[in-house]
Amino acid sequence: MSVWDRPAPPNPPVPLDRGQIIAAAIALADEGGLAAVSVRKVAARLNAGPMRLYGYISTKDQLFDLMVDEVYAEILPGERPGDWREALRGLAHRTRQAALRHEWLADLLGGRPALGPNGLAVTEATLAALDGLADVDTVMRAVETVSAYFTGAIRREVADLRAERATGLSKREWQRASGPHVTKMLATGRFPALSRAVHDGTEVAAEVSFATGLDWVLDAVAARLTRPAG
Amino acid sequence: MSVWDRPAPPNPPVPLDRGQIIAAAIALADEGGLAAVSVRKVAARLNAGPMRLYGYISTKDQLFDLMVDEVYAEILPGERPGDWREALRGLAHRTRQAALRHEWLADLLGGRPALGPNGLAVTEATLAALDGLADVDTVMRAVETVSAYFTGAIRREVADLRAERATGLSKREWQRASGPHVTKMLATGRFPALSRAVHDGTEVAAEVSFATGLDWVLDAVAARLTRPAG
DNA sequence: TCTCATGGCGATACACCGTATAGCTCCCCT
DNA sequence: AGGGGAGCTATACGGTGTATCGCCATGAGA
Repeated sequence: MSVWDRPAPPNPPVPLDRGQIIAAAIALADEGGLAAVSVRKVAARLNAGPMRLYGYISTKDQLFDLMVDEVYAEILPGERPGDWREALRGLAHRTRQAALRHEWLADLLGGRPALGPNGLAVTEATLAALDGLADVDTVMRAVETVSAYFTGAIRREVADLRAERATGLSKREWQRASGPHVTKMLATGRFPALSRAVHDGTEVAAEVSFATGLDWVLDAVAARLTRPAG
Repeated sequence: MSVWDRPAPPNPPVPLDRGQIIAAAIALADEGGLAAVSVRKVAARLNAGPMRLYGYISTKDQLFDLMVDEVYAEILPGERPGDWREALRGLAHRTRQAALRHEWLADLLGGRPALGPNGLAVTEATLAALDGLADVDTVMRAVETVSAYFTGAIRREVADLRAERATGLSKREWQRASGPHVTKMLATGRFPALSRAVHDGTEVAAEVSFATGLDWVLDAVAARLTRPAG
C-alpha cells in the first residue's frame, strides 16, 4: 500500500508552543474582548483540539496571567529614565497605552499579583529608579500609591469608553440627548451637585485628566521622597 | 373534594421581587465569590426556576450592576462630614470596608460606571462635600483622582489577600518558606532592587498602607483646592 | 355563573463552556 | 523487532446564559 492510498493525517500538526497559544489568545481578546477567549476558540485558531492546550497550560486563569505578562513586555521602559518622576510617569503612561491597545487588560489589571517574568521586570525597573531616594518602606509606599492611582484611573477610563461606545453618546451628551435612565435621575432634583457638575463641567480629554491626576499624585510622592522619612 | 384532598402546588410560590433576587445573589457571592453566582443557583435559593428571574432582570451583567448598587448603600455617608477631607477619607474607608465584607466587590469596582440610585447618591454626597471649594473642573479632578487611588488600592489589597490565602503564605514569608516560583526568580539575581525591597522592607498592615497612600493623595488634592485653580 | 383572554411561570432546548479521563498512535531506544 | 513512553485526540460530564413555547391560573366581561 503506497502513501497515496493511505490518507494523510487530517492535521499536519504544527509543533505549537506556549508563545503561540498566548499570541492567539491575545489576538482573540483584542478582537472580541476577554469574553471571546475560550480554550476551544484559542485551540481552533491553532488548528488544534481543545485538549491539546492543556499540555502547555494548566488552567484558563493561568492563560489570562500569561496574557497579562506578555503585555507587561510592552510596558517595560525602553531606556533608563532621567529621574524617578520620569520613571513613574512613564510607567503610568505606558500602562495606559497598553490598556488602550488591549482593552481587556483593564479587566485584569490589579486583579491578580503580577508575578510573571515581565511583570517582575517592570517592578524591578521601577524600584531601581527610586532606589536610594528614601528608605525602602517609603519607596514601596510611593510605588504602591502611584500604581494604585493609575490602575484605578485606567479602569475607569476604559469603563467610560465602553459605556460611550455602547450608548453612542459621550458623557457630556447624556443629559441632553437621551441618557434613558440617568437623565431621568438627574431630573428628579435629588442630585443637585451632580447635576451642576455635569452641566457646568468642561469636557476634558481622557489623557489630560489622567495626566493631571497623575501629576498631583507625583507631587505628593515628591514631598515624601525628598524629605527623608515623613 | 376538599382542599385537603388536593395536593398543594409543589412550590407555594412566594411573590418574589428584585430585592430578594439581589439579596440572594449577594449571599451567594459572599459565600463563594462571584463565580458562585449563577442564574440557576440564585433562582434555586428562591425556590424558583431559572427563567423566573428574567421577569425582574434582563441579563446576568445587569444583576451584577444591581448587586454593586446595593452595596453602595452601605457606602453612603451616615452623617454630614466635617470637611471635604473627612468626606473623601470616609468615602475611601467605607468603600474599603465594604470590599472586605464583600470581596467580590473588588472584582467589579471600576469595571462599570456606577449609575444606580445608590451609586449616584454616593457621588452626589461626595460632590456636595467639595462644593464651592474650587471651580467645578478642579473639584471633579479631585474626586476622580481620589477615587482612582482607592479603587486601585482596594483591588490590589484584595488580590494580595487572595494570593496569601491560596498559598497559605504572607507576602513576607514568600522568599523564606517556599514561594515556588517567585523565590526562584528572585534567586536568579536579575531583580536586585526587588529582592532588597522584599528582604529589607517592613511588613505593614494593609490598612496602614492604604491610609498612608490616601493621606498623600489627599495632601495633593488639598494643594489644589485651597489655591483657586492651580 | 360561565367563558374567554392574558400574562406570568415552568419546562424544554440550544449552543457553548472548562476540563477529567482514557485510549490511540507514533517515535525512540534497546 | 519489540517495548515503553509521550503527546495528542475523542469522548464525556456537569455546568453555564438565555430564547422559545406551551400551560395554567387568574381576572374580566357577558
